[in-house]
Amino acid sequence: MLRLALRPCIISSVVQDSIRILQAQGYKVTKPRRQVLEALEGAQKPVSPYDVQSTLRKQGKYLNHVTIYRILDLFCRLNLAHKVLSSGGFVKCGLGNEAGCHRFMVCRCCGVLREFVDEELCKKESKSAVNLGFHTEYHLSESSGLCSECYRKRFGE
Amino acid sequence: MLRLALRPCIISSVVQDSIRILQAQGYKVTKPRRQVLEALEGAQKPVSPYDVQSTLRKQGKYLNHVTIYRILDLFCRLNLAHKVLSSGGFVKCGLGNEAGCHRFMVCRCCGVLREFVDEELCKKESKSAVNLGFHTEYHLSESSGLCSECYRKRFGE
DNA sequence: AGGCTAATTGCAACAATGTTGCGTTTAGCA
DNA sequence: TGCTAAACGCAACATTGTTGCAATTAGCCT
Ligand SMILES: [Mn+2]
Ligand SMILES: [Mn+2]
Ligand SMILES: [Zn+2]
Ligand SMILES: [Zn+2]
Repeated sequence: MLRLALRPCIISSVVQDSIRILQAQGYKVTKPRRQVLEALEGAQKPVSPYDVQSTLRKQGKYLNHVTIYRILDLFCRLNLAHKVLSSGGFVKCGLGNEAGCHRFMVCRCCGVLREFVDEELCKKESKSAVNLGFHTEYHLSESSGLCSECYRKRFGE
Repeated sequence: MLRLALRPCIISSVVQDSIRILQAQGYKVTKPRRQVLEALEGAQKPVSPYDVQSTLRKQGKYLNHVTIYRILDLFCRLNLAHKVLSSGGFVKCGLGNEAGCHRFMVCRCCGVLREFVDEELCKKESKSAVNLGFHTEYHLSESSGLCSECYRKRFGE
């Protein structure tokens, strides 16, 4: 029923919601999975797998790091968690706009990355943040998809 | 003259441009730095420090990995290169919109991260990409700056 | 051109992060 | 209350990133 690829991520999900989704998808609800869910729920900022481990350890709960990696992988596949960033590499600057606004497109097929400029987008993005009480100093945006070439290869002209 | 914090990144910079900037800022133009610049110039996708190392090794050029880390750090400080992503951690999903559009604000001071939704922004972003021949399937956007609380602490009401 | 010196690099040792294969445990179910 | 596939723990390993210090070198000054 719930088609994974199209489902938006969980709205301010509490642990219980996530557990229901695990079950709905036929995954077991294990103690380690509950514990990682709680650690994520409790965190105010992004946490690495080892962060999760030490958080839990402080509560007297011992999970092997391999287990945490596997659980976080699963949660990401189920849209219960995000990895906050995508690629990890360096890239030369492309066409420059304002310092502090960097906007990329990455082709998921061939991997080419292109930086582009959109002043209007930049302003809208900041304004949108202001409405939420956030003072923006820096944008980083990645769109992933297909470059024109890879798109052509798949779907023709 | 050239104030670093305000300078936009290099426009389709060739190695020579970057070298001029190194000199202008009083940094030495060394063989390793030239080589890393050339490796970045030559790459079609983001590259890790170790990627740079092996690329160079294939050309019979041997740089210690520590050197490469330090050079890439410098280049980023000088806006000669980007790290393509920011934090590296996991975060729970916040308010969900379309699957495939994730938009965050991160406070550079306290680290809180908040996901938010902006349909209009999402459409504009895709349209902007289409104009460049790119078919977008997924957005990831991070704005960094100050959350309302940290902003107040610094600049009052 | 040759020497001086602060900046930069190389090296060694280490720390942190991430992966794989396989034996053991356990959640969910009959 | 057992059965079994799924999930976990462990060991061993691979990759990535960091630190302190000795050796080298780019840029400058004779
Ligand atoms: Mn840029
Ligand atoms: Mn999301
Ligand atoms: Zn492509
Ligand atoms: Zn803050």
